[in-house]
Amino acid sequence: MLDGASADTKDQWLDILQQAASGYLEGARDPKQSRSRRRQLDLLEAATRVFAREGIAKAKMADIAAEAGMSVSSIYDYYPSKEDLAYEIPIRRLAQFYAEFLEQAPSLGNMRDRLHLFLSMATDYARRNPDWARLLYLEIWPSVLIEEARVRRAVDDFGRIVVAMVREGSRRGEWSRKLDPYQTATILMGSITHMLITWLLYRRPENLRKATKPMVDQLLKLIDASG
Amino acid sequence: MLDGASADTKDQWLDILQQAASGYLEGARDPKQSRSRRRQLDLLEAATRVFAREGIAKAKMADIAAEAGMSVSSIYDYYPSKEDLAYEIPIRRLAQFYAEFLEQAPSLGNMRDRLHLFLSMATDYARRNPDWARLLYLEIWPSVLIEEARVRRAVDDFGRIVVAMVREGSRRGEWSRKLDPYQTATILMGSITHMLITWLLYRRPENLRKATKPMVDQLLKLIDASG
DNA sequence: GCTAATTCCGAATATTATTCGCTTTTACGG
DNA sequence: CCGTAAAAGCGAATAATATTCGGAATTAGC
Repeated sequence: MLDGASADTKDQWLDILQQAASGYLEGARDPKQSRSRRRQLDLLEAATRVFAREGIAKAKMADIAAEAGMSVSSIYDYYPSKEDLAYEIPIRRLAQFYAEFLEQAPSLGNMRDRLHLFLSMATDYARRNPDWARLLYLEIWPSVLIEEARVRRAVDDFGRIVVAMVREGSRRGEWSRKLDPYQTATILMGSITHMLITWLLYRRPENLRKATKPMVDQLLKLIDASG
Repeated sequence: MLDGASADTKDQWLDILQQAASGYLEGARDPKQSRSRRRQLDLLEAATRVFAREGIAKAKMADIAAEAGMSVSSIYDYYPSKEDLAYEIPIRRLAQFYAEFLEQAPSLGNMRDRLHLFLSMATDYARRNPDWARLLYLEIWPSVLIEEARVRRAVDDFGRIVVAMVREGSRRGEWSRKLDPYQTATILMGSITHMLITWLLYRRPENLRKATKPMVDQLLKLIDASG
């Protein structure tokens, strides 16, 4: 029975991760014509740039349409509103990010390394896709407004994954069981996202890639020292 | 000369703090009639509630006007735009928060306690003013859009104060000089703001007041262990 | 109590997101 | 290839709201 209880939570992090990596397909329009498929991608890329530059509220549909090379009313053939268009962007990319992590995570031997990888990958993904990152971290992540279930879930999955990994590490005895997983996850995620926000707004630290490792190392000291 | 160099930075945190605590007055309209003064406060309170409820983008001037008991066009006699109205709220309150901290900080004996107090006060201030906190932490803090110098400065002062306090602690030998003050400040601020965001969105942790102390304690361990 | 300054507001105006009806393009079975 | 139904595209209305403007009401100070 004791074993049963712990089997319930065993590798729960993997379940959550797998679900997160595959969760973006529902509910989106799926064009039948190949021309249309390409246009939808063009639209999403144009929208990402405009939203990153102007912010969602100030971005004009006319600008997005011009940048995507289509008419304004055509945008509405793809997405029912400006907001839905904005939300689709992080939903797709987050799923892609989770999928990339899912590919690499199992090959690592312990939860500590997995956490390290997850946090490093998150910053690297933002560094490589700064427009997308501006949209996600500066506009969507914290926003109250977003009731839209799909975005909310895609964003929350980030937290769920970290909490589950911290828990799993405790379960495996990699660090103390006394560690509060929520508090720890809050510190890990908060620190990383704050670093990203600072970088996105001010390009500090100048070299994000270089600054990430010492940051993550210092963060994981908190866990290691939890005995 | 060596003394001179260190005198330059001595108690810099206090300079920054004092400036932050008094910085909100410039640029705001200052009504001549007492009726108008009261109305302006009513307006700000009504706006805080509406913005917290709907978000800045979706909030309607008509709703704010109704809730403040004035006409829509009167709002424009106080602030030139919806955004300026929104920004005034965090500017005022942040200055008030800095002023409260300035009152209590000098009586403490060392930088560690001051940091502890600062972080605790920040969460407590948010807990006591949740509408204001929603506006600040969920809408304004991370937003790119905000070029407006006064908001930007009021928000950035938060970071400047933490960095300066970490530095001062190193200078006084309370912790290692090897500690990167920016990285440390990022962890401290990121963790606290992330905890606040989670609380504002989901009311987790349920008891924010209770959860703050262990959180801050764990964060300050990072500093203490930096030898 | 008078008056100039201040404050207030209803009615235009302007800006944009969104909808609608029709045209053009594509996929696909003969 | 061709014909045709489905899909995709677009310009011109429509609607929702922020913002402006000019004159009416209120206030402070003498």
